[in-house]
Amino acid sequence: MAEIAKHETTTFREVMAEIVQRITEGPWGPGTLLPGEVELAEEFGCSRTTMNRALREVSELGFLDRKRKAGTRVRMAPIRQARFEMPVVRSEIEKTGAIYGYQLLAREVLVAPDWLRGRLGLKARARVVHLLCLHFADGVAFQLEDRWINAGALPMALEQNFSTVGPNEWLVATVPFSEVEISFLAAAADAVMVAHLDHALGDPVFCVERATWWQNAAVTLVTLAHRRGYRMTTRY
Amino acid sequence: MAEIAKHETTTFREVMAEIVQRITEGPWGPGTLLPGEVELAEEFGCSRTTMNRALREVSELGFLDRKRKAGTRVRMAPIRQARFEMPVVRSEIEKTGAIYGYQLLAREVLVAPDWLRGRLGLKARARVVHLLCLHFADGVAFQLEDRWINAGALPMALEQNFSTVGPNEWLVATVPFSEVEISFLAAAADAVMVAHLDHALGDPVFCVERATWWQNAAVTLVTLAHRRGYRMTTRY
DNA sequence: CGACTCCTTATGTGTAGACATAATAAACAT
DNA sequence: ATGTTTATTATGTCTACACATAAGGAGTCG
Repeated sequence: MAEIAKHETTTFREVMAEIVQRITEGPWGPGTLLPGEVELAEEFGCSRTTMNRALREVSELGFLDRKRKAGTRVRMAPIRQARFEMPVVRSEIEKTGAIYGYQLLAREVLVAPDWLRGRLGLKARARVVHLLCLHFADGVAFQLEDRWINAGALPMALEQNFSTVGPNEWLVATVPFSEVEISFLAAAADAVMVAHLDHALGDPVFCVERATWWQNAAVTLVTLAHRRGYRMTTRY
Repeated sequence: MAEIAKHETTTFREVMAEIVQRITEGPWGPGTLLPGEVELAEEFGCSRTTMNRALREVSELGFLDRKRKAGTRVRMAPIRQARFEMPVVRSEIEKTGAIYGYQLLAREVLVAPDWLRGRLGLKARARVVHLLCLHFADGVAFQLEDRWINAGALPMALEQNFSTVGPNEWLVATVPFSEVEISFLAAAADAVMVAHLDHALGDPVFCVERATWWQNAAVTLVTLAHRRGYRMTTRY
Protein backbone atom coordinates (compact mmCIF):
# COMPACT_ATOMS: atom_id res chain seq x y z
CA MET A 1 0.00 0.00 0.00
CA ALA A 2 1.03 3.54 -0.61
CA GLU A 3 2.03 5.73 2.25
CA ILE A 4 2.25 9.46 1.90
CA ALA A 5 2.84 11.07 5.25
CA LYS A 6 6.43 10.35 6.11
CA HIS A 7 6.43 12.61 9.14
CA GLU A 8 4.21 15.05 10.99
CA THR A 9 6.75 17.70 11.90
CA THR A 10 7.40 20.56 9.53
CA THR A 11 10.93 20.44 8.23
CA PHE A 12 13.05 23.48 7.53
CA ARG A 13 13.27 22.43 3.90
CA GLU A 14 9.51 22.50 3.52
CA VAL A 15 9.43 25.86 5.21
CA MET A 16 12.15 27.12 2.88
CA ALA A 17 10.28 25.93 -0.17
CA GLU A 18 7.10 27.66 0.95
CA ILE A 19 8.95 30.87 1.73
CA VAL A 20 10.68 30.91 -1.63
CA GLN A 21 7.37 30.28 -3.32
CA ARG A 22 5.70 33.11 -1.47
CA ILE A 23 8.52 35.37 -2.60
CA THR A 24 8.71 34.30 -6.21
CA GLU A 25 5.08 33.63 -6.95
CA GLY A 26 3.09 34.77 -4.03
CA PRO A 27 2.22 37.66 -1.83
CA TRP A 28 5.70 38.55 -0.69
CA GLY A 29 6.87 40.83 -3.46
CA PRO A 30 10.14 42.76 -3.46
CA GLY A 31 10.49 45.01 -0.45
CA THR A 32 7.96 43.21 1.71
CA LEU A 33 8.72 43.11 5.40
CA LEU A 34 8.05 39.60 6.65
CA PRO A 35 6.43 38.87 9.99
CA GLY A 36 8.82 38.04 12.81
CA GLU A 37 10.23 34.58 13.32
CA VAL A 38 7.98 33.85 16.27
CA GLU A 39 4.85 34.72 14.37
CA LEU A 40 5.92 32.76 11.29
CA ALA A 41 6.89 29.76 13.38
CA GLU A 42 3.43 29.79 14.85
CA GLU A 43 1.82 30.01 11.42
CA PHE A 44 3.93 27.21 9.98
CA GLY A 45 3.59 25.05 13.04
CA CYS A 46 7.26 24.72 13.78
CA SER A 47 9.67 25.97 16.38
CA ARG A 48 11.44 29.27 16.08
CA THR A 49 14.71 27.37 15.73
CA THR A 50 13.45 25.72 12.58
CA MET A 51 12.01 28.94 11.20
CA ASN A 52 15.28 30.68 11.92
CA ARG A 53 17.21 28.12 9.95
CA ALA A 54 14.78 28.26 7.06
CA LEU A 55 14.97 32.05 6.88
CA ARG A 56 18.73 32.02 7.23
CA GLU A 57 19.13 29.62 4.33
CA VAL A 58 16.67 31.45 2.10
CA SER A 59 18.62 34.57 2.92
CA GLU A 60 21.80 32.83 1.80
CA LEU A 61 20.09 32.08 -1.49
CA GLY A 62 19.97 35.82 -2.00
CA PHE A 63 16.25 36.47 -1.60
CA LEU A 64 16.12 37.98 1.85
CA ASP A 65 17.88 40.69 3.74
CA ARG A 66 17.94 40.16 7.47
CA LYS A 67 18.87 42.67 10.12
CA ARG A 68 18.48 42.56 13.85
CA LYS A 69 15.64 44.60 15.13
CA ALA A 70 14.80 45.76 11.61
CA GLY A 71 13.45 42.36 10.66
CA THR A 72 13.46 40.28 7.51
CA ARG A 73 12.83 41.97 4.20
CA VAL A 74 12.50 40.64 0.65
CA ARG A 75 15.34 42.00 -1.47
CA MET A 76 14.32 44.49 -4.15
CA ALA A 77 16.44 42.59 -6.65
CA PRO A 78 17.40 39.09 -5.63
CA ILE A 79 21.16 38.71 -5.69
CA ARG A 80 21.93 36.62 -8.70
CA GLN A 81 24.79 34.46 -7.71
CA ALA A 82 26.73 32.06 -9.81
CA ARG A 83 28.49 29.40 -7.85
CA PHE A 84 31.01 27.27 -9.68
CA GLU A 85 32.64 24.28 -8.17
CA MET A 86 35.99 23.66 -9.73
CA PRO A 87 37.37 20.29 -8.90
CA VAL A 88 40.78 19.25 -10.23
CA VAL A 89 40.71 18.79 -14.00
CA ARG A 90 41.02 15.04 -13.73
CA SER A 91 37.74 14.76 -11.80
CA GLU A 92 36.04 17.20 -14.14
CA ILE A 93 36.98 15.10 -17.14
CA GLU A 94 36.35 11.71 -15.57
CA LYS A 95 32.93 12.84 -14.39
CA THR A 96 31.84 13.15 -18.02
CA GLY A 97 32.84 9.55 -18.59
CA ALA A 98 35.88 10.46 -20.66
CA ILE A 99 39.36 9.09 -20.10
CA TYR A 100 41.78 11.54 -18.60
CA GLY A 101 45.19 12.13 -20.12
CA TYR A 102 48.08 14.30 -19.04
CA GLN A 103 51.22 15.56 -20.71
CA LEU A 104 54.01 17.80 -19.51
CA LEU A 105 55.07 20.14 -22.30
CA ALA A 106 57.76 22.22 -20.66
CA ARG A 107 59.44 22.74 -17.36
CA GLU A 108 61.98 25.40 -16.44
CA VAL A 109 63.38 27.01 -13.34
CA LEU A 110 64.07 30.71 -13.58
CA VAL A 111 64.09 34.04 -11.86
CA ALA A 112 60.59 35.46 -11.70
CA PRO A 113 59.90 37.96 -14.48
CA ASP A 114 58.80 41.40 -13.41
CA TRP A 115 55.11 41.03 -14.22
CA LEU A 116 54.95 37.88 -12.11
CA ARG A 117 56.76 39.53 -9.20
CA GLY A 118 54.26 42.33 -9.30
CA ARG A 119 51.30 40.01 -9.66
CA LEU A 120 52.18 37.81 -6.70
CA GLY A 121 54.21 40.18 -4.59
CA LEU A 122 57.47 38.23 -4.84
CA LYS A 123 60.75 39.71 -3.77
CA ALA A 124 63.51 40.51 -6.26
CA ARG A 125 65.38 37.57 -7.78
CA ALA A 126 62.80 35.11 -6.48
CA ARG A 127 63.16 31.74 -8.18
CA VAL A 128 60.13 30.13 -9.71
CA VAL A 129 59.24 26.93 -11.49
CA HIS A 130 57.40 27.44 -14.74
CA LEU A 131 55.34 24.58 -16.13
CA LEU A 132 53.30 24.05 -19.23
CA CYS A 133 50.95 21.09 -19.19
CA LEU A 134 48.14 19.72 -21.27
CA HIS A 135 45.08 17.85 -20.04
CA PHE A 136 43.20 15.55 -22.38
CA ALA A 137 39.69 14.17 -22.43
CA ASP A 138 39.52 10.97 -24.49
CA GLY A 139 42.77 11.94 -26.19
CA VAL A 140 41.57 15.38 -27.22
CA ALA A 141 43.24 18.44 -25.72
CA PHE A 142 40.90 19.91 -23.16
CA GLN A 143 42.82 22.38 -21.08
CA LEU A 144 46.21 24.03 -21.29
CA GLU A 145 47.78 24.76 -17.92
CA ASP A 146 50.37 27.49 -17.61
CA ARG A 147 51.67 27.39 -14.06
CA TRP A 148 54.18 29.30 -11.98
CA ILE A 149 55.25 28.01 -8.59
CA ASN A 150 57.14 30.10 -6.07
CA ALA A 151 60.19 27.99 -5.24
CA GLY A 152 60.97 30.18 -2.26
CA ALA A 153 57.75 29.19 -0.55
CA LEU A 154 57.80 25.66 -1.91
CA PRO A 155 61.35 24.28 -2.43
CA MET A 156 59.92 20.80 -2.95
CA ALA A 157 58.66 21.95 -6.32
CA LEU A 158 62.25 22.05 -7.58
CA GLU A 159 62.60 18.31 -7.05
CA GLN A 160 59.34 17.31 -8.69
CA ASN A 161 59.54 16.63 -12.39
CA PHE A 162 55.77 16.60 -12.98
CA SER A 163 56.12 14.17 -15.84
CA THR A 164 53.28 11.92 -14.74
CA VAL A 165 51.39 13.83 -12.06
CA GLY A 166 50.01 17.25 -12.89
CA PRO A 167 51.11 20.16 -10.71
CA ASN A 168 47.53 20.81 -9.75
CA GLU A 169 47.06 17.44 -8.16
CA TRP A 170 50.47 17.55 -6.58
CA LEU A 171 49.82 20.96 -5.08
CA VAL A 172 46.43 20.26 -3.59
CA ALA A 173 47.85 17.17 -1.94
CA THR A 174 50.98 18.95 -0.72
CA VAL A 175 50.25 22.50 0.34
CA PRO A 176 47.28 24.03 2.03
CA PHE A 177 46.26 27.53 1.12
CA SER A 178 44.88 30.41 3.03
CA GLU A 179 43.92 32.81 0.31
CA VAL A 180 42.76 32.35 -3.23
CA GLU A 181 41.91 34.73 -6.03
CA ILE A 182 40.04 33.42 -9.03
CA SER A 183 39.37 35.33 -12.24
CA PHE A 184 37.47 34.46 -15.36
CA LEU A 185 38.45 36.24 -18.52
CA ALA A 186 38.49 36.09 -22.30
CA ALA A 187 41.92 36.11 -23.88
CA ALA A 188 43.21 36.00 -27.45
CA ALA A 189 44.81 32.72 -28.40
CA ASP A 190 48.59 32.99 -28.52
CA ALA A 191 51.04 30.74 -30.33
CA VAL A 192 51.24 28.23 -27.50
CA MET A 193 47.49 27.85 -27.31
CA VAL A 194 47.24 27.52 -31.07
CA ALA A 195 49.85 24.77 -30.99
CA HIS A 196 48.04 22.66 -28.46
CA LEU A 197 44.38 23.54 -28.42
CA ASP A 198 41.97 23.71 -31.34
CA HIS A 199 42.37 27.45 -31.82
CA ALA A 200 43.49 29.84 -34.51
CA LEU A 201 45.73 32.75 -33.62
CA GLY A 202 43.71 35.49 -31.94
CA ASP A 203 40.65 33.33 -31.29
CA PRO A 204 38.77 34.06 -28.10
CA VAL A 205 39.80 31.63 -25.36
CA PHE A 206 38.01 31.20 -22.07
CA CYS A 207 40.60 31.36 -19.31
CA VAL A 208 40.55 30.84 -15.59
CA GLU A 209 43.32 32.43 -13.61
CA ARG A 210 43.96 31.39 -10.05
CA ALA A 211 46.47 32.79 -7.61
CA THR A 212 47.09 31.17 -4.26
CA TRP A 213 48.80 32.37 -1.11
CA TRP A 214 49.63 30.63 2.11
CA GLN A 215 50.44 32.60 5.21
CA ASN A 216 50.97 35.73 3.14
CA ALA A 217 53.47 34.05 0.84
CA ALA A 218 52.53 33.49 -2.78
CA VAL A 219 52.43 29.83 -3.65
CA THR A 220 51.31 29.59 -7.24
CA LEU A 221 49.72 31.34 -10.17
CA VAL A 222 48.01 29.34 -12.87
CA THR A 223 46.21 30.17 -16.08
CA LEU A 224 43.93 27.52 -17.48
CA ALA A 225 43.10 27.98 -21.15
CA HIS A 226 40.16 25.96 -22.39
CA ARG A 227 39.33 24.30 -25.63
CA ARG A 228 37.27 25.99 -28.29
CA GLY A 229 33.67 26.68 -27.36
CA TYR A 230 34.12 25.91 -23.67
CA ARG A 231 31.51 27.43 -21.38
CA MET A 232 31.29 27.47 -17.67
CA THR A 233 27.67 26.90 -16.76
CA THR A 234 25.62 26.74 -13.63
CA ARG A 235 21.93 26.19 -13.21
CA TYR A 236 19.62 26.54 -10.25
CA MET B 1 40.05 49.70 30.88
CA ALA B 2 40.35 46.99 28.31
CA GLU B 3 38.15 43.98 28.48
CA ILE B 4 38.96 40.86 26.59
CA ALA B 5 36.59 38.05 27.50
CA LYS B 6 33.34 38.89 25.78
CA HIS B 7 31.76 35.55 26.56
CA GLU B 8 32.59 32.19 28.07
CA THR B 9 30.73 29.91 25.70
CA THR B 10 32.45 28.60 22.64
CA THR B 11 30.82 29.93 19.51
CA PHE B 12 30.43 27.98 16.31
CA ARG B 13 32.55 30.54 14.51
CA GLU B 14 35.45 29.95 16.84
CA VAL B 15 35.01 26.23 16.39
CA MET B 16 34.92 26.68 12.62
CA ALA B 17 38.12 28.72 12.64
CA GLU B 18 39.91 26.12 14.71
CA ILE B 19 38.71 23.29 12.48
CA VAL B 20 39.79 25.07 9.32
CA GLN B 21 43.16 25.74 10.88
CA ARG B 22 43.61 22.12 11.84
CA ILE B 23 42.82 21.17 8.28
CA THR B 24 44.95 23.72 6.48
CA GLU B 25 47.91 23.96 8.83
CA GLY B 26 47.51 21.34 11.43
CA PRO B 27 47.19 17.67 12.07
CA TRP B 28 44.12 17.00 9.96
CA GLY B 29 45.63 16.42 6.54
CA PRO B 30 43.69 15.36 3.45
CA GLY B 31 41.82 12.11 3.99
CA THR B 32 41.79 12.28 7.77
CA LEU B 33 38.70 10.87 9.44
CA LEU B 34 37.63 13.27 12.15
CA PRO B 35 36.34 12.15 15.52
CA GLY B 36 32.57 12.08 15.87
CA GLU B 37 30.55 15.15 16.71
CA VAL B 38 29.99 14.07 20.29
CA GLU B 39 33.66 13.55 20.96
CA LEU B 40 34.62 16.84 19.31
CA ALA B 41 31.95 18.74 21.16
CA GLU B 42 33.40 17.41 24.37
CA GLU B 43 36.91 18.43 23.40
CA PHE B 44 35.86 21.92 22.34
CA GLY B 45 33.58 22.39 25.31
CA CYS B 46 30.44 23.03 23.35
CA SER B 47 27.21 21.23 22.64
CA ARG B 48 26.83 18.79 19.80
CA THR B 49 24.40 21.22 18.17
CA THR B 50 27.10 23.85 17.96
CA MET B 51 29.68 21.35 16.75
CA ASN B 52 27.23 20.14 14.14
CA ARG B 53 26.73 23.62 12.80
CA ALA B 54 30.44 24.32 12.73
CA LEU B 55 31.17 21.11 10.85
CA ARG B 56 28.28 21.71 8.48
CA GLU B 57 29.52 25.15 7.58
CA VAL B 58 33.13 24.07 7.16
CA SER B 59 31.78 21.33 4.95
CA GLU B 60 29.98 23.96 2.87
CA LEU B 61 33.29 25.74 2.45
CA GLY B 62 34.42 22.65 0.61
CA PHE B 63 36.89 21.21 3.10
CA LEU B 64 34.93 18.33 4.53
CA ASP B 65 32.93 15.44 3.24
CA ARG B 66 30.24 14.27 5.60
CA LYS B 67 28.26 11.08 5.38
CA ARG B 68 25.94 9.47 7.84
CA LYS B 69 27.44 6.56 9.63
CA ALA B 70 30.69 6.95 7.67
CA GLY B 71 31.63 10.10 9.56
CA THR B 72 33.38 13.32 8.63
CA ARG B 73 36.43 13.16 6.43
CA VAL B 74 38.81 15.84 5.17
CA ARG B 75 38.52 16.10 1.41
CA MET B 76 41.52 14.86 -0.56
CA ALA B 77 41.34 18.01 -2.65
CA PRO B 78 39.31 20.82 -1.18
CA ILE B 79 36.61 21.84 -3.62
CA ARG B 80 37.68 25.10 -5.15
CA GLN B 81 34.56 27.11 -5.54
CA ALA B 82 34.14 30.45 -7.13
CA ARG B 83 31.08 32.35 -6.04
CA PHE B 84 30.13 35.44 -7.97
CA GLU B 85 27.44 37.77 -6.89
CA MET B 86 25.93 39.56 -9.83
CA PRO B 87 23.81 42.50 -8.90
CA VAL B 88 22.08 44.53 -11.60
CA VAL B 89 24.55 46.48 -13.73
CA ARG B 90 23.52 49.78 -12.26
CA SER B 91 24.55 48.70 -8.75
CA GLU B 92 27.76 47.19 -10.06
CA ILE B 93 28.72 50.44 -11.70
CA GLU B 94 27.59 52.74 -8.94
CA LYS B 95 29.45 50.66 -6.38
CA THR B 96 32.72 51.68 -8.03
CA GLY B 97 31.79 55.32 -7.60
CA ALA B 98 31.14 55.86 -11.29
CA ILE B 99 28.01 57.45 -12.71
CA TYR B 100 25.66 55.05 -14.38
CA GLY B 101 24.31 55.71 -17.85
CA TYR B 102 21.86 53.83 -20.00
CA GLN B 103 20.91 53.91 -23.66
CA LEU B 104 18.46 51.86 -25.70
CA LEU B 105 19.95 51.09 -29.09
CA ALA B 106 17.27 49.01 -30.71
CA ARG B 107 13.92 47.50 -30.01
CA GLU B 108 11.92 45.18 -32.22
CA VAL B 109 9.10 42.71 -31.88
CA LEU B 110 9.38 39.59 -33.99
CA VAL B 111 8.77 35.91 -34.28
CA ALA B 112 11.42 33.97 -32.41
CA PRO B 113 14.20 32.74 -34.70
CA ASP B 114 14.87 29.02 -34.70
CA TRP B 115 18.00 29.07 -32.59
CA LEU B 116 16.17 31.00 -29.88
CA ARG B 117 13.20 28.67 -29.97
CA GLY B 118 15.53 25.76 -29.47
CA ARG B 119 17.52 27.48 -26.78
CA LEU B 120 14.54 28.41 -24.64
CA GLY B 121 12.06 25.77 -25.64
CA LEU B 122 9.55 28.17 -27.20
CA LYS B 123 6.70 26.97 -29.35
CA ALA B 124 6.50 27.71 -33.06
CA ARG B 125 5.69 31.29 -34.08
CA ALA B 126 6.27 32.55 -30.53
CA ARG B 127 6.58 36.32 -30.45
CA VAL B 128 9.53 37.87 -28.72
CA VAL B 129 10.82 41.32 -27.92
CA HIS B 130 14.42 41.87 -28.92
CA LEU B 131 16.36 44.66 -27.23
CA LEU B 132 19.83 46.05 -27.57
CA CYS B 133 21.01 48.29 -24.77
CA LEU B 134 24.21 49.87 -23.62
CA HIS B 135 25.29 50.53 -20.06
CA PHE B 136 27.84 53.23 -19.32
CA ALA B 137 30.19 53.89 -16.43
CA ASP B 138 31.15 57.56 -16.31
CA GLY B 139 30.12 57.93 -19.92
CA VAL B 140 32.24 55.05 -21.17
CA ALA B 141 30.53 51.98 -22.59
CA PHE B 142 30.76 49.23 -20.03
CA GLN B 143 28.38 46.51 -21.04
CA LEU B 144 26.33 45.68 -24.11
CA GLU B 145 23.07 43.93 -23.35
CA ASP B 146 21.44 41.79 -26.01
CA ARG B 147 18.10 40.66 -24.62
CA TRP B 148 15.20 38.54 -25.80
CA ILE B 149 11.94 38.50 -23.90
CA ASN B 150 9.25 35.93 -24.45
CA ALA B 151 6.13 38.00 -25.11
CA GLY B 152 3.93 34.95 -24.68
CA ALA B 153 4.94 34.62 -21.06
CA LEU B 154 5.22 38.34 -20.50
CA PRO B 155 2.78 40.39 -22.63
CA MET B 156 3.58 43.49 -20.59
CA ALA B 157 6.95 43.60 -22.30
CA LEU B 158 5.20 44.64 -25.52
CA GLU B 159 3.99 47.85 -23.92
CA GLN B 160 7.27 48.84 -22.35
CA ASN B 161 9.50 50.99 -24.51
CA PHE B 162 12.62 50.61 -22.33
CA SER B 163 13.89 54.02 -23.35
CA THR B 164 14.83 55.11 -19.86
CA VAL B 165 14.71 52.01 -17.69
CA GLY B 166 16.84 49.01 -18.66
CA PRO B 167 15.05 45.71 -19.23
CA ASN B 168 17.10 44.13 -16.49
CA GLU B 169 15.81 46.44 -13.82
CA TRP B 170 12.32 46.29 -15.20
CA LEU B 171 12.35 42.52 -15.20
CA VAL B 172 13.66 41.97 -11.70
CA ALA B 173 11.01 44.32 -10.41
CA THR B 174 8.24 42.77 -12.48
CA VAL B 175 8.66 39.03 -12.78
CA PRO B 176 9.93 36.48 -10.38
CA PHE B 177 11.87 33.51 -11.68
CA SER B 178 12.05 29.92 -10.71
CA GLU B 179 14.95 28.69 -12.73
CA VAL B 180 18.10 30.34 -13.95
CA GLU B 181 20.99 29.19 -16.07
CA ILE B 182 24.14 31.25 -16.15
CA SER B 183 27.08 30.71 -18.47
CA PHE B 184 30.41 32.42 -18.78
CA LEU B 185 32.10 32.27 -22.11
CA ALA B 186 34.58 33.92 -24.43
CA ALA B 187 33.17 35.14 -27.73
CA ALA B 188 34.61 36.88 -30.77
CA ALA B 189 33.54 40.50 -31.11
CA ASP B 190 30.93 40.95 -33.83
CA ALA B 191 29.99 44.10 -35.69
CA VAL B 192 27.54 45.26 -33.03
CA MET B 193 30.07 44.88 -30.24
CA VAL B 194 32.70 46.67 -32.29
CA ALA B 195 30.33 49.54 -32.90
CA HIS B 196 29.58 50.12 -29.24
CA LEU B 197 32.36 48.68 -27.12
CA ASP B 198 36.07 49.31 -27.41
CA HIS B 199 36.73 46.20 -29.46
CA ALA B 200 38.11 45.34 -32.88
CA LEU B 201 36.36 42.73 -35.00
CA GLY B 202 37.15 39.25 -33.71
CA ASP B 203 38.58 40.42 -30.39
CA PRO B 204 37.93 38.16 -27.42
CA VAL B 205 34.95 39.41 -25.43
CA PHE B 206 33.98 38.17 -22.02
CA CYS B 207 30.28 37.36 -22.07
CA VAL B 208 27.75 36.30 -19.52
CA GLU B 209 24.67 34.55 -20.81
CA ARG B 210 21.65 34.15 -18.59
CA ALA B 211 18.44 32.33 -19.34
CA THR B 212 15.46 32.53 -17.03
CA TRP B 213 12.32 30.46 -16.70
CA TRP B 214 9.25 30.87 -14.59
CA GLN B 215 6.91 27.98 -14.03
CA ASN B 216 8.45 26.07 -16.92
CA ALA B 217 7.93 28.93 -19.35
CA ALA B 218 10.94 30.77 -20.71
CA VAL B 219 10.97 34.40 -19.71
CA THR B 220 14.14 35.87 -21.06
CA LEU B 221 17.56 35.22 -22.51
CA VAL B 222 20.26 37.81 -22.21
CA THR B 223 23.85 38.06 -23.34
CA LEU B 224 26.00 40.62 -21.61
CA ALA B 225 29.14 41.55 -23.53
CA HIS B 226 31.76 43.36 -21.52
CA ARG B 227 34.25 46.03 -22.31
CA ARG B 228 37.81 45.25 -23.28
CA GLY B 229 39.90 43.65 -20.57
CA TYR B 230 36.98 42.92 -18.26
CA ARG B 231 37.58 40.18 -15.70
CA MET B 232 35.26 38.63 -13.24
CA THR B 233 37.17 38.18 -10.03
CA THR B 234 36.51 36.71 -6.64
CA ARG B 235 38.80 36.42 -3.67
CA TYR B 236 38.54 34.53 -0.42
C1' DC C 1 29.90 -17.08 -2.71
C1' DG C 2 26.24 -13.84 -3.14
C1' DA C 3 21.95 -11.82 -1.62
C1' DC C 4 19.32 -10.73 2.10
C1' DT C 5 18.09 -9.05 6.81
C1' DC C 6 19.00 -6.67 10.96
C1' DC C 7 21.71 -4.06 14.11
C1' DT C 8 24.60 -0.31 15.03
C1' DT C 9 26.36 4.13 14.51
C1' DA C 10 27.29 8.95 12.94
C1' DT C 11 25.13 12.53 11.04
C1' DG C 12 20.59 15.15 10.13
C1' DT C 13 17.04 17.61 12.05
C1' DG C 14 13.23 18.96 15.31
C1' DT C 15 11.80 21.10 20.07
C1' DA C 16 11.76 24.27 24.02
C1' DG C 17 14.02 27.53 26.44
C1' DA C 18 17.56 30.96 27.54
C1' DC C 19 20.67 34.64 26.86
C1' DA C 20 23.42 37.75 23.49
C1' DT C 21 23.59 41.43 20.33
C1' DA C 22 22.53 44.99 17.07
C1' DA C 23 19.73 48.50 15.76
C1' DT C 24 15.81 51.28 16.11
C1' DA C 25 12.82 54.24 18.68
C1' DA C 26 11.62 56.72 22.59
C1' DA C 27 12.89 59.42 26.44
C1' DC C 28 15.87 62.55 28.20
C1' DA C 29 19.15 66.18 28.82
C1' DT C 30 21.79 69.87 26.88
C1' DA D 1 16.97 71.65 17.86
C1' DT D 2 20.53 68.34 18.91
C1' DG D 3 23.20 64.97 21.15
C1' DT D 4 23.00 61.14 24.60
C1' DT D 5 21.10 57.57 27.22
C1' DT D 6 17.78 53.93 27.78
C1' DA D 7 14.32 50.71 26.57
C1' DT D 8 12.55 47.71 23.27
C1' DT D 9 12.59 44.26 19.87
C1' DA D 10 13.91 41.01 16.11
C1' DT D 11 17.44 38.28 14.94
C1' DG D 12 21.69 35.48 16.39
C1' DT D 13 23.30 31.69 18.83
C1' DC D 14 23.95 28.20 22.63
C1' DT D 15 22.17 24.21 25.36
C1' DA D 16 20.18 19.70 26.30
C1' DC D 17 17.49 16.35 24.60
C1' DA D 18 14.93 13.34 21.29
C1' DC D 19 13.99 11.04 17.28
C1' DA D 20 14.92 10.32 12.06
C1' DT D 21 17.69 8.51 8.52
C1' DA D 22 21.43 6.68 5.80
C1' DA D 23 24.83 3.47 5.39
C1' DG D 24 28.48 0.29 6.97
C1' DG D 25 28.99 -4.25 8.84
C1' DA D 26 27.75 -8.53 10.91
C1' DG D 27 25.15 -12.39 10.64
C1' DT D 28 22.09 -15.55 8.09
C1' DC D 29 20.38 -18.36 4.51
C1' DG D 30 20.16 -20.27 0.20
